[in-house]
Amino acid sequence: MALSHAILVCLTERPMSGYDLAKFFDTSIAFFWKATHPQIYRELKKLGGQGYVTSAEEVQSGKPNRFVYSITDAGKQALKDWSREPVALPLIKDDLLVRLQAIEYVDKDALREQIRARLAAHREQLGQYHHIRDVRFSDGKPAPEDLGKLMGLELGIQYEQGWIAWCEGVLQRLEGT
Amino acid sequence: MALSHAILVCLTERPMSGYDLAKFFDTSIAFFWKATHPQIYRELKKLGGQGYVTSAEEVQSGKPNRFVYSITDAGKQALKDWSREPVALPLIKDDLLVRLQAIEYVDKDALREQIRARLAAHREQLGQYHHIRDVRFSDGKPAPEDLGKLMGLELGIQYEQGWIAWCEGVLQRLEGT
DNA sequence: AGCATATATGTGTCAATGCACATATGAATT
DNA sequence: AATTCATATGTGCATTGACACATATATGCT
Repeated sequence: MALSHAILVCLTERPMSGYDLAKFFDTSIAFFWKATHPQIYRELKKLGGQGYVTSAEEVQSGKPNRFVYSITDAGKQALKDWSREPVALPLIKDDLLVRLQAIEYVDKDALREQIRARLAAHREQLGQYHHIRDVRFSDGKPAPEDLGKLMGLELGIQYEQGWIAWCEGVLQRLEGT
Repeated sequence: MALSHAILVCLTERPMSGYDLAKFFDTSIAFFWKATHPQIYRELKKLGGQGYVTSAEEVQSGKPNRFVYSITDAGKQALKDWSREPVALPLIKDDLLVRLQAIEYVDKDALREQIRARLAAHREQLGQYHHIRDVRFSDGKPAPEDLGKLMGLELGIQYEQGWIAWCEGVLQRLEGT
């Protein structure tokens, strides 16, 4: 169970509603985890039951009321306990690479198109990372609490650059085959 | 549903039993997908029901009999159909990166230790990839049916090298914090 | 004699995930 | 006037995945 911890991590940044969290998971720092809103709402209730978060109803006019969740001291302790558990190696799990293994059995035109689309997606993602880095970490020395976020961002940048280079090479070698 | 396709891809290489497939998924080319043996056995039965694989019982003395599965023409067609479907962007989904986001709330000694362990794991994996490349693709020009496997391998090598460099940089910056 | 290991195939179960659907409101667009 | 969009929260269901447990046999180790 790691979604619960990912949510707790998000809530260390600031209190958020389920709706906020869903957007946060969609766009922001959480490139390395994803969740749909039903998952998040369910998980928030579970976390509330465990005492790791508290919720406060925020009355709004015009829009439906929000339930804003904050991490509790018990939640922070749970994060620290979790942080001592060993982490698993993430695996790649990519349809594209599976298809490449059976290159003689797939539709090569479709494959080339998929790689081109993938390349575009990685370039787009890289652009987003660069943008975040520029607006958030433009000055040389990040605050200590931001260091981890910067390093995560740097991993993302390197990761996308690696994929981009690989896609370009693959496309060249697939030309005319 | 992609495990079924990953299995079909494996069976294009050679007919295999469930046991073989489980080992294949554990060690060999399938770095980018994983499956446990109960999953594989169940999936094989489903694939048999769909007519995508056929099984032949192989009588063995001493050991239990094996059921060796082969991909059928219908299975090859299913692979081709699947290869035309768009692929999703894989996401990273890494506990370690989640923890980095909340660096002020985690146990830093544990984190450093986890990164060191991760670094060792990536080096180990890189060694395996290099080994496979050397024994299987030592001569310059791979056969057309192996080109995809080589490119997958190259992605794996680049991927591991990227992680290794990142881990080393992170460990340096985390020293003394 | 007992135990671990490798081969080989399964069942049963629960957690995690994903996706469609459901509901409510106000603002902006067509 | 009708539709779409953004805000906001949920339920229900099917699939996927992970993991413990179950069974059977032969070999090799202690």
